[in-house]
Amino acid sequence: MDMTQRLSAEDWADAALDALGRGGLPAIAVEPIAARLGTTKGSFYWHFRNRDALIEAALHRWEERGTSQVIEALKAEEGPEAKLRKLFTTVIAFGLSHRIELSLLGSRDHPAVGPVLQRVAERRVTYVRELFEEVGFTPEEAHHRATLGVSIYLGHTQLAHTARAALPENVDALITSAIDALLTAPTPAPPTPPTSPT
Amino acid sequence: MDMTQRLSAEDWADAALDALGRGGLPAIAVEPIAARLGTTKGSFYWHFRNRDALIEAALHRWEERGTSQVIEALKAEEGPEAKLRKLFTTVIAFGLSHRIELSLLGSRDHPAVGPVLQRVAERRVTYVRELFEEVGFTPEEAHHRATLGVSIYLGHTQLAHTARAALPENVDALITSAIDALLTAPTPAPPTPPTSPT
DNA sequence: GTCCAACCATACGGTCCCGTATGGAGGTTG
DNA sequence: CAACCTCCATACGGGACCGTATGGTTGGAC
Repeated sequence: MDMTQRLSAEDWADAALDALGRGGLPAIAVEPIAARLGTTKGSFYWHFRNRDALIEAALHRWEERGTSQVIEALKAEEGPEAKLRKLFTTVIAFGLSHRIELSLLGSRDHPAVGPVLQRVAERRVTYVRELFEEVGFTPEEAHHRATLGVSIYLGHTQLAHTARAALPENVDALITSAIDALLTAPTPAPPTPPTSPT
Repeated sequence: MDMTQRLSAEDWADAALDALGRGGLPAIAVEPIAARLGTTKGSFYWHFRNRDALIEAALHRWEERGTSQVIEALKAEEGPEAKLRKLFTTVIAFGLSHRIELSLLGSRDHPAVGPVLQRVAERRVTYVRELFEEVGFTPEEAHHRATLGVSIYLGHTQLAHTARAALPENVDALITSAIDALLTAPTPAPPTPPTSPT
């Protein structure tokens, strides 16, 4: 590491985010992180009020990384369909962010964690839904397809982390074909009433 | 509760499973559960060797409930297609089991949790895959569709627990139409080449 | 009734973590 | 150089939980 003796609040937040990825919310503990940073609690309680403040700082950092930065990175793609394909093919390849997300699921009852997970989930569905609307689907159809798409993404991530052996070899092709189906195929038995054109 | 002063190991395992649903793995703690049962640690350490033994007992109970019992309950349905529909429509309606599963995801690094999650996930994919094969799909196609189906199920559950507001109103219809697509529609761009040179 | 085994209550020491109190070390400013 | 402000090390008390030790209670065998 660095021999810089003076630390900043951001250093502590980064270390907390790192610990979150390794051991979940309980791993955001002051004394272990202090030892890992090569310092003591004295440093921490100068920069932060208490442990909860560190938790919120780490969650805030994760929320930024998981939503805004991803959506920002997609602005380079042209057209909603290209964005959708790029989104699902790249986002599946992430690693650390997923570890943190799965860890947070176990602590969703924590008052600071639940709202973050809710905002992230809603932001994802909303964004994907808007893309499907831009493609040309009705709001209801777009909402349904977005829900399915996000569900596939979340479920696949969960499977990859718990039973990678149960996944087929060519997962990328599977995801691609699923996006194809979501983008092109008309719903066989659409739950929306048939009197709605377009 | 009951005024029966004498408890059994099963009582402790049930209480541990209950605690697991409320607070995740860290909630399987001897002293709090003892207080909840109206007894003391003296009772626990008579029936169990230590806390890890209690954790394994609770996980074993959950694994049984989540796999064998569900699959057993489906033997009443006739034909693979009916079983698939029944499976996905009923399994989505569960509640406590899902709470436990999401909590366990955050503790998948625990040596006793990871293998259980892996077995459960593999058993689910394998079973659904067999059903798709019975319907008439090739082993590869069945594997792909099973992976997608289980992913949709897992992802939907995750969304329902973190951002229920982001889900459309008629979720049942959405799930039904998704199963329809998985059962009937031929894959638009099948990832398996016809000549299979890999 | 006696006795023994199953079962439980209580007390204790140990570990890990939180948060506070307090006294520095080290650079900065006048 | 002296006062000062920033940042950190150390020490302390407290709480939660684990596991052990030990004695007490209860119910059935005989």
